[in-house]
Amino acid sequence: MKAPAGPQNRLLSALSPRAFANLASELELMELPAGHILYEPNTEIDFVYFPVTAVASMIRRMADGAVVEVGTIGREGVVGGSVALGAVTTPTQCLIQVAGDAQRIPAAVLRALIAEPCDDDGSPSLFELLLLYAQALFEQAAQTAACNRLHALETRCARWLLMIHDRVDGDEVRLTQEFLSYMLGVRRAGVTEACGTLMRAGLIRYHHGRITVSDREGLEAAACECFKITTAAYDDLLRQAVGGSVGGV
Amino acid sequence: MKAPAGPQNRLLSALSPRAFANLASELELMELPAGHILYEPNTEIDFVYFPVTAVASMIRRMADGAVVEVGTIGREGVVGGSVALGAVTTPTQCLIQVAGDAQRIPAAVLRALIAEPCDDDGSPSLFELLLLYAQALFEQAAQTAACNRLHALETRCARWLLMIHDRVDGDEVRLTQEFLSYMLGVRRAGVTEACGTLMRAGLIRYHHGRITVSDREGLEAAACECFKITTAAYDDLLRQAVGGSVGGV
DNA sequence: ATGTTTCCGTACTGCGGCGTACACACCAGC
DNA sequence: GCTGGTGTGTACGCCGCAGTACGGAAACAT
Repeated sequence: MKAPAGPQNRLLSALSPRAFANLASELELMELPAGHILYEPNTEIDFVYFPVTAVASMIRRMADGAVVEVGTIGREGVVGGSVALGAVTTPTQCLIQVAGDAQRIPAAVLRALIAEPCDDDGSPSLFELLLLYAQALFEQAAQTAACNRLHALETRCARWLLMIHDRVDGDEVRLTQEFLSYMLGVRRAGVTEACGTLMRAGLIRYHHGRITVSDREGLEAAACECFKITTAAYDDLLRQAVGGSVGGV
Repeated sequence: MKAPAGPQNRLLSALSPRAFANLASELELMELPAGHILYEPNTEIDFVYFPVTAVASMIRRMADGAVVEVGTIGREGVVGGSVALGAVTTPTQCLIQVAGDAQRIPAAVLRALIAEPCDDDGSPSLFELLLLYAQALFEQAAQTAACNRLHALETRCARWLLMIHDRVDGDEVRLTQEFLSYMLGVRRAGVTEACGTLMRAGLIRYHHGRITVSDREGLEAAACECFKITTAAYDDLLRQAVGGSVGGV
């Protein structure tokens, strides 16, 4: 038995074929539209999502309505994996920022699956992967905390575009500057200025809700160190589990 | 058998007497001086610390040397608990911000202990507690990310003082404004202004490296919502595990 | 007592991002 | 075609904090 061909969530790909087969019948492939809300803050986590082509955001909404993203999750991770830690709710709101596919599983089913003893065959168990990714998400949030305090808008903007670029196929992504301004927690006008600079430098192009990365290396140079740090932290963690076979972001 | 009298780490207190006894012989009580570095970034986590009267900080150090705190850990938590998630290193530096006692255990010993099957007697296992606290730390980092982006220095300063106040005995704590400025990721002069306002409002007093909370309620009113959110998130998580017997922060 | 170090108050310029506002450009629908 | 909605460019005053600098006061050492 073999994992299905084509694009796949990277955590699921890291499972042994048997562990994946054990899970597969419970997974439901969903198409998720942009803006779709996966969890409202402080409500029960009912489903756990393994993005494939979709990209999700974890955001914090303040009392005054202001919003900031605290984590980005694509096919390298899992949304709602904190159920593996024993959480049933979270103050963090999750929504889809780039439309696409994801595989989902009821939280209760997942809880039962990870409680089962696993037949160790060298591949990491689902539970182990969920725990490692929880740590990766912490590192991402921690880096974002520092980045939000210390780095300028333009470099954060570049970092964010790179994070999305790593999680989608191709160089173009549907994304308005206004949406970006919510994620970064700044004014829309501020994003226009920052993106304008990046565009004049030839690093990106955009056109009515579509942003294209045209110079990936240049964009990496324009981004703050936080991009590389979180990417490296993820790679380091997952390498421990699978001996490097996951790779990339 | 009974947990030792007097002050104790709250996670350890939440263990069943038997589980604690199983652990106790491996715990070493340490006195940790202010400024002591527990882990350098990206080096192996050799010991795991359960603070009792000490308070630790998780900080990020940027390439240019700038520093920000991303998490505060006192007797309600554990430093290095990410070993339970399978991490062996972390880009986060940890240091002691308020001198005091902590119980420590070699990481390898802890790893072995949590791998053992636990005799379930209603109390949460050590492993369960470590996972839940990992989630609490994530929530703290996520809230800090949002707070750093959206809230003014004075309210963040008040929040930080409250977090410390919850983790120490008494109302006075040894703390210079310069140290506070590192934690908040701002200028020292900025902290002087913010603290000056809080002092003139009668909420705190300070005197050469000693800050005293003189109006706890007033300080809560002056702090941003983030304080209550992280406190509530911790309480919610731990309540799941122990039915509310942990309480407080 | 005296010097030294640590810690705190304050002042000044400069800039990044805020809040707001308005106009233009592209797109979809009728 | 025209119209309305959505997305983008730009401008202006304002403010919080950066960067820096210097003086003074409390604590400590000798």
